[in-house]
Amino acid sequence: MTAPQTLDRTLLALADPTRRAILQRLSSGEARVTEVAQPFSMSLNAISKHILVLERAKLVKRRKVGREHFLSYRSEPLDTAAKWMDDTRAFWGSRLDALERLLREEDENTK
Amino acid sequence: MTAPQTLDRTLLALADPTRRAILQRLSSGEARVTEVAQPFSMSLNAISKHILVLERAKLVKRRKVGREHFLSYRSEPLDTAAKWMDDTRAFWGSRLDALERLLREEDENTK
DNA sequence: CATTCATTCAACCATTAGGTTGAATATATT
DNA sequence: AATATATTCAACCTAATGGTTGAATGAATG
Repeated sequence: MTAPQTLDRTLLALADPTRRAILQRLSSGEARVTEVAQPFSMSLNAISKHILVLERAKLVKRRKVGREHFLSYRSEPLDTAAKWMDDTRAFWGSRLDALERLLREEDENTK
Repeated sequence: MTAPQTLDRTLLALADPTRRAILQRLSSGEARVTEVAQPFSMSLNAISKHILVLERAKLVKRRKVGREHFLSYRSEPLDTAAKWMDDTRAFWGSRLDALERLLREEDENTK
């Protein structure tokens, strides 16, 4: 049983292009904060905050070695969110389809 | 080619339990604003704002008939987001797996 | 035509998001 | 010990969220 806010945090974290770009970078392997921040035109501090949001959503794990913080991508929240989306989509979709079929049948009957 | 902010808006709209509940309600068919707001303990105005967010993300369509606004669920943004998630997940996942395999092989070689 | 009903608009409030700059902390390096 | 490096913390700004209440609009009804 996943906490109710877990999905909220995951989706919120993903709803930002900078954070998605950070994750993409990390998907090819660990990197330090400075390395992650390097390609962006915003301040290191701004990136540090984005990383916090990703950590809160458990999409990023931090491993400290001396003064360096190594960040890595965790796939689990995205797996969970994808599952939620597929399940939900199937459920909502099928209900709508059923309704549409019903309406079309009624329409047939009134011809 | 979907606009870059489309995914942002979709994920942001979905990152809220109230809005997800509204969508669930609408997934079983059209409803008016008041009907949608009825089960919630917050004000009608608050719900009206949530609906605006959903409309901006194109997850909800509005059909006005006289003074009544009929709201309906649109599945397309969720389909698109789900596709993005699956594609991304496969891509990020496989790259990570490949890296892990590589590291494990190296580990084997140093035995 | 006055009233009720459905909905939004406007103003306000508190919190969060996303960014900045500057100082603090802690670890490496010389 | 002094300095450079990696990172966060703190304070601040502006804009957006998520909520409130009260007034305005617009359509249906007595």
